[in-house]
Amino acid sequence: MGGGIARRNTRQREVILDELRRLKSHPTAAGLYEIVRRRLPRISLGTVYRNLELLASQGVIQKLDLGGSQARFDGNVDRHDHLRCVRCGCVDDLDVPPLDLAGQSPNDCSGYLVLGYRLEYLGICPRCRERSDAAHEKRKENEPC
Amino acid sequence: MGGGIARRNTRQREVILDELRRLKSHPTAAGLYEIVRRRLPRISLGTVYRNLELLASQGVIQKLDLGGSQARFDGNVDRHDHLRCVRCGCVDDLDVPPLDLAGQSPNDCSGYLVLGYRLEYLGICPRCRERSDAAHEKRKENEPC
DNA sequence: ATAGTTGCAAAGGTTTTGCAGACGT
DNA sequence: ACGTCTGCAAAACCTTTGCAACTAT
Repeated sequence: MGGGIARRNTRQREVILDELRRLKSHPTAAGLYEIVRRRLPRISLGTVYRNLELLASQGVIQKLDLGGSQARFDGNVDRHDHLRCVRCGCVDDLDVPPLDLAGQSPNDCSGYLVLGYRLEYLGICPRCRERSDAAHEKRKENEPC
Repeated sequence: MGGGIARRNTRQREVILDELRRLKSHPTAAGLYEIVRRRLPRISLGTVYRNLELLASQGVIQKLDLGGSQARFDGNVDRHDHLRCVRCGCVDDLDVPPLDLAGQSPNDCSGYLVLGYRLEYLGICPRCRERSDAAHEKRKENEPC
């Protein structure tokens, strides 16, 4: 399934997909690059971007274009929603069945043809909650968890 | 309400806010810059960014950090959801009362302190729908409506 | 053999920032 | 007068792209 373009199994692509699937978090391209680098020290960031884009276009992974300046990637392609920490920017899965908003999408959509929706909960992640007990507002925001 | 920092009423800030409120669409900083420039030809893009950021931090306007590479801004601070065109990127208001998801936010949030949510419907805007009748896929995507 | 892929580096697009001068209060 | 704000330009940041060498098929 997905784009019918020929695809080679390079070691880089294999490791990128493997590491992304292994992670329960949803790394940015740069974050995944650092992780993949431990196994392939000579890989380039451009290669990571190219493969993530390709895998996403084939539906093998999901690109999460949520709020924040960086895109994030998810090895789980099942329909599910996310929790995003407004303090550090990290993203976690929401472990409840997604609401069925598809059926609720109203007719009055200003003439739009509605294809889907994106739901994202915002909050403070457990790691940041712990931190704020000790040093409230002392740390730089958007520090990775 | 909002940050208690002293604030001057400059002509630039006044025009930026006035034009943003006048628009029913939700322009990007660059888009609003072009509009404001008609009234203040010497204004700089940096000033537009600085004022939008400041007004948003004071709660006077809303920064819509939705998907897409550019942030968008909304003069309407009431809680409401949005429709985004996946083809051209434009954003419109959803003219129905927002769902009350706050009450539905589940307890199992992986330890998150949930503060809110963001709901965005994705689809094809009426302008792009018309276009695609005539020239399907002929035009460059992400062309502004 | 050949076309997809890589690493590198440069370019691209959006947003932020440093600075000296201008301006609102 | 004071501190905020502006215009300008450079920098920062994330992502994409051109190219020659490499490699999976």
